[in-house]
Amino acid sequence: MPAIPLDFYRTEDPIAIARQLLGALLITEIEGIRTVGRIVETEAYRGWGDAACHAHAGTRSPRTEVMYGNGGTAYVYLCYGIHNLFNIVTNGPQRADAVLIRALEPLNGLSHMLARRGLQKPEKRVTMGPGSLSKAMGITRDLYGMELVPGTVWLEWGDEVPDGRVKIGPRVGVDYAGEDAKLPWRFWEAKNPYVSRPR
DNA sequence: GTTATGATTTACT
DNA sequence: GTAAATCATAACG
Repeated sequence: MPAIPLDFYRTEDPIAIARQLLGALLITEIEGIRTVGRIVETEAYRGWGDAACHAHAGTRSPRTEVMYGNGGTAYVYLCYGIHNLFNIVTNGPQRADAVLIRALEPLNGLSHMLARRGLQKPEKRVTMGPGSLSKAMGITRDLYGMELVPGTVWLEWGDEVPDGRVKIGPRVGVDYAGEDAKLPWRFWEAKNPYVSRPR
């Protein structure tokens, strides 16, 4: 499978990118361990006009700085003091957009994922949810700002998800964003058991 | 320097 | 169903 070129992440519409990333493969090679997962759930965040985005309305800080850079880099953020959330920065330097990877279907290296999660048997929850999948893939804040090219963390094209199997709905966990919380910027593959449950 | 809070998960009532 | 865990970040003094 070919790696996704950096130019792909630099197009204007993060929502379109979130849709197209469904079915793509996320690959990490960390501490000599290679794991591969198929993306089955994403959310789009937009720097401008989206109150749910950390970098909305031009809010700039050391944490969100990477979103103001060029697309194709990793934005990893520690949430609730426990969970590493993995995002892909999109668009050019003018727009602080990102796509959050919310769920994966394990393909390769499942035994390593289980070990990282402290599980004995394959269970759906290994990669269910943004915090869990990051732990299973070995994603930490060390990846912050990394280019998504073959080496440590990158993406490749996988089986495309036809429109009939793509579900669209409001994002999760962003109630504080008021009206913007209702924007239908969450995409997932229908009937995939690894998609996280809505609250 | 201090303090409030969250792109969540998990366990418990 | 509700709440605790747990710490980097951001806003404030």
